Amino acid sequence: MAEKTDLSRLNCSLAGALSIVGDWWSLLIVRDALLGVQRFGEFRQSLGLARNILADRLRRLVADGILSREGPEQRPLYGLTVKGRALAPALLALMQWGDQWVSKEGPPVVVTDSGGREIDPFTLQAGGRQLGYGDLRFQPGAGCQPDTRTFLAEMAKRPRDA
Amino acid sequence: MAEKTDLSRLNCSLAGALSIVGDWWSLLIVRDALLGVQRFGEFRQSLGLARNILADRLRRLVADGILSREGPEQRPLYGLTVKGRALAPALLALMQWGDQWVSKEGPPVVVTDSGGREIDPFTLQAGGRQLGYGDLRFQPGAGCQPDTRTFLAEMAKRPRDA
DNA sequence: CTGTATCCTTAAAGATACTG
DNA sequence: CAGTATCTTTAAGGATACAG
Repeated sequence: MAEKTDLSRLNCSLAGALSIVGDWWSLLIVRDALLGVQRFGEFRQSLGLARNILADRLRRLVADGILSREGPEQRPLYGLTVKGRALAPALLALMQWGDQWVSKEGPPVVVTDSGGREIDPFTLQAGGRQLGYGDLRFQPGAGCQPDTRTFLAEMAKRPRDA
Repeated sequence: MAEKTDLSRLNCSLAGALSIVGDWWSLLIVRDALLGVQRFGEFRQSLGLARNILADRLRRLVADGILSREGPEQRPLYGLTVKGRALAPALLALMQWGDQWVSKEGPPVVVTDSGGREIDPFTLQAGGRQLGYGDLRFQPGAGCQPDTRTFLAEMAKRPRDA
């Protein structure tokens, strides 16, 4: 979207993820796919976006290995790949946040397991132990650039609240 | 971003969440805030975006109750509110996905607890029990519109794999 | 039904100069 | 330092007609 800055150059996995599914439609398409939507027309009806935009997004998602495109060339079925399904936690975490902090009249959709039990809210844990926000620490990883490294070191010095 | 369609009309908590933090920069700003970034100039240096854009995003995030703006009017400190911190799971889930499926040379940043233990990968659970992708079900919730309800019912009939 | 091709409008983002 | 004001560029998205 008027993307002058290439997010992928930001040395960050979040930016990497956003550069793939960070636009307005991609995650909603994945959500639909998770629901069971498979056809071009169904996505279109569900999301109400223009044909060319949907075509572009589907092409991109297939190219990025998030969707598969199978069946007759003229009437293909789209489905989530393993990589695409792996987006489920991020997607549902975002939904949970929306449920709790944005939706006014109760959640429009409740996500459950096959027995009807609601999906547990995602929480921060490490080694099985529950974490508070103030326990979070950011360390340089294997792919860390020098400037990011000094940046992290600088930030790590700051006192953390809560 | 050329947002012709108002996402908030899509009866979905995901769309609701995306209409607030679904643009290219907002989540990255929240990430920086999570890291400890507090000042206008620091955000600017870290993200490399234009002044006016940053000002706009900060204003929006404050208006949406995600960031607080405190301290001297001329040199304010920005910090995450409770609502803002609540984005951490979604944000980290997205980072984890990026780490696993996008980053090439190892994660640039590793998130740990104060003891240095890595944050556990987010997984689907219900009632404490681990779930597979195929166990997910979507049910109409309290705020569900009639058309969404029929749509969900239609999709629920489909066979689910994996 | 599933796209492609084309045109058009809008607005998001960048750059820069300026102000308190 | 933390913005605001203004200008320009560019691209994303919508609409529609058409094709396989």
